[in-house]
Amino acid sequence: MVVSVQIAPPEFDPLFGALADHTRRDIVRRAISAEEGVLELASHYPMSFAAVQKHVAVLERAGLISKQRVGRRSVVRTNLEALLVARRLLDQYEELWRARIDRMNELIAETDGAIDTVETKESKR
Amino acid sequence: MVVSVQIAPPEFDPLFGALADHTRRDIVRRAISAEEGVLELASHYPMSFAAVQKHVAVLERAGLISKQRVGRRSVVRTNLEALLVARRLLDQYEELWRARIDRMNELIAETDGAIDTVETKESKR
DNA sequence: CACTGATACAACCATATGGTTGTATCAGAG
DNA sequence: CTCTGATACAACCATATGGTTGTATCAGTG
Repeated sequence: MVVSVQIAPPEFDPLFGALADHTRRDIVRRAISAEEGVLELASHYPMSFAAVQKHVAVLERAGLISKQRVGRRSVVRTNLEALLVARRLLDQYEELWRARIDRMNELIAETDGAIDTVETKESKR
Repeated sequence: MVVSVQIAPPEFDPLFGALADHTRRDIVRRAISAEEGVLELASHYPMSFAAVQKHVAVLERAGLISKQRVGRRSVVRTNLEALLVARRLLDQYEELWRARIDRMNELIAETDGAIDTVETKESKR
């Protein structure tokens, strides 16, 4: 049975787009274990506070992080679910790959014990 | 023991960047199971041949696909390894997440059966 | 060789992206 | 209320990106 997969709808664009920048990936990593405000986050990178703020906004739009007001700071924390969504897509690709290998093996097995495949082809002309 | 992970080096930028476009993701998907030339690929999308060609080039630079000359066509085929590289990074994030949960549970367990943590703190002043 | 299918690549354009600085808002501390 | 730490957001700039059209190369076919 084929696993007809729904792939590549545009919803994934912002998700992978957000992950396509090393600063943003590092923010995601930090926000997994730490509980830092935007200002604290910004201190780790060689760019302005506003730039980091924009990266955080991109990540937030992609659903990869969410901000929560804690006192005067807004704490950034990573959203596991979004990471899993991305991973699942890659898993599906891998699954497709395996399926293709399986199909190829089947073909080889068939052709292997049945030379009449060729005969059929030849009897056609 | 902490699993000090090396994350977010810039090498991943083109990889995720390539995946951040639905047309390109669809090309990757198609190139997993089919063996199409660039022209055949292009026929699936509502854009010029040259545009698809550029997408293919982006994917190639990211290592996600490779082209192989077959007769006059250049057949596009997906590179599983690159997909796995991307997936492994997401796996590491997930691992970090689990590690954090574990640490939190440990903390809770400690605080739970040991009120002397507070006592120590108070005996300090 | 001439022809043509398939690809490659350059030039160009509009918009998106990643960075900057400057100003405005918002929530606690005094 | 005032002051200030922390954040938000607008305006701007340079470069990257995704698309176009046009031209050049490259490999088989007749």
